[in-house]
Amino acid sequence: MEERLGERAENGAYNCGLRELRGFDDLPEDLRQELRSICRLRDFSAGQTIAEVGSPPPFSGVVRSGILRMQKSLPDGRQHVVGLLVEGDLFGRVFNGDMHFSLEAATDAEVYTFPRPRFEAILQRSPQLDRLLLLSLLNELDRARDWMIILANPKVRGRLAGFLLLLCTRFRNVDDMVTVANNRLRVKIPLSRPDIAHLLGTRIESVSRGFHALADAGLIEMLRPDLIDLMDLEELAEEAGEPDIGDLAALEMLKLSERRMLD
Amino acid sequence: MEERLGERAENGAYNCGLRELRGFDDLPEDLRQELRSICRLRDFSAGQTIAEVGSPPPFSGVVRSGILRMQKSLPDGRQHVVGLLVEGDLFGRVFNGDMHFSLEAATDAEVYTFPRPRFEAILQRSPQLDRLLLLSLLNELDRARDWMIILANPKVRGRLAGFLLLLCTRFRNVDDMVTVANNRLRVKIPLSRPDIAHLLGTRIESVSRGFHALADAGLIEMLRPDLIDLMDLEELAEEAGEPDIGDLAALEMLKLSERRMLD
DNA sequence: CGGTATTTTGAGTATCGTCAAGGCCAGTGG
DNA sequence: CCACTGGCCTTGACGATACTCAAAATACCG
Repeated sequence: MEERLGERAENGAYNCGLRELRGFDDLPEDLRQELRSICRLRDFSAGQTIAEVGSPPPFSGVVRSGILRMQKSLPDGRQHVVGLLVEGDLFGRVFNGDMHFSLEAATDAEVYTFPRPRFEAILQRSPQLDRLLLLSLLNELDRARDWMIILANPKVRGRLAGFLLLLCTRFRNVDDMVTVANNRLRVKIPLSRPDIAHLLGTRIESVSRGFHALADAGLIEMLRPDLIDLMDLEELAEEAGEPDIGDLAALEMLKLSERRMLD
Repeated sequence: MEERLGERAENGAYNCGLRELRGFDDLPEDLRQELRSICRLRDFSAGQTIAEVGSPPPFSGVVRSGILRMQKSLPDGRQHVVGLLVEGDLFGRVFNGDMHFSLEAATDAEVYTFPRPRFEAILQRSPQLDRLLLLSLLNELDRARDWMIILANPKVRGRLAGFLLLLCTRFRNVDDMVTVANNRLRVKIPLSRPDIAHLLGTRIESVSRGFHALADAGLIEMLRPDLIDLMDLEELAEEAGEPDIGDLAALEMLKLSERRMLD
């Protein structure tokens, strides 16, 4: 029996097809059923705020499509991006926490939401869900540390290179973020220049100059400000001081496999 | 019946007093008993390696005293600090993960260790322990994001200011790291200059200059290279672009409460 | 087509990285 | 007790890089 995903139900909410989400398909059927019963699929349009700092968020959630920005608002009113959430990512502090960060849609996005009390109730008695959450957190922690490594690069060009490589490795199979065209990796950057600048601890002008410097050096090619072809992964990794050689190999594989498909 | 903590047992291992550890005292007695039975207290001296990258660590653990450095080794052989573990912190990737980072003792340290297979077996059937781990991860994730914010500060002085404030707020009640003397906060920095430099994405010379610049501006006072008095929290927070005003207030409270105690 | 927001470029200044030298401290051995 | 040594931190000078402010170019939208 095929379930229909994301279809609007009579009450104005959506039915949820959790099966498609990474990890959730390992959960036992009765648990999925229960989650589905409290789940709502909500649409957010780019720029819309999903959860605010301080106020404990009314729901936990899973991203179905699109990209979400986690950000901290600084006293001067600016926003500081501290992470991205993509398809399959869990969010929403469970238990005794307020959000430390606000959540905004970077692109149009669909999000499965679960009312927090009910979600936590299920969590209380479901080790499997708990485990899923735990693995998700482990994953996010690794990503946060990867960001740290990148941010600690003293030169802006190096941070940009690391940023691009991170986008490719961590968000490889997300939406249309990374594609392959005639043996090149093409990245669609889901952040504006100010966001990139804040994230990498620099200014928009330096971001611009840095990208163009990488382009002049032949490491990348800028089709649009937010659409970049990666021409030389080796050199980029070098520039980034990238410690993780394994991921690089994975990217090469990706290119090759795609090329064979096009042949 | 008082249990004796950290006492060497006949077999050369240590008995473990898990009760004293944050979080563990909420676990049911039988679980604590079981954990105690597989636990070993191990001593590490400053600089000693506790776990290597790649090789899945043979144990999970909890820090009892001292400070541990999480670090990633870069291809050029240098080490890059990505986090600190202090009293009560859990570590050791459970389930399907190799360590992505190596672990070293920054100071002499005592660590409760649990053989991984047995620890995971307990975890499998203990929602409470699972929950504890989950909360610990949530906590670490927040810390990692705080590091990100600090690292994203464009100026070295700002990063140093944020670094000092972070040490005070997150590691407040750890060992002798933060003390209060005649209405000043005094921080003992558990990292060498090279470590600080790597962590903050700069060089040792800039760290030195940055600290001294802060000192000249009257925001701090350097008693020793690794022992610093914080003279003006407001200004430091300003310099750091610190978004978290709440923590600052908490620090002021700490100062005041201590002063009242001295009166 | 005009108007706005975003991105890029340019010029000048501050900051930082780099290399080299000097100072401080602890431990060693005379 | 003192000179010597080595490790770490600091200081200085200089070139590279990045930040700031301002203006121009480009993309975006009605």
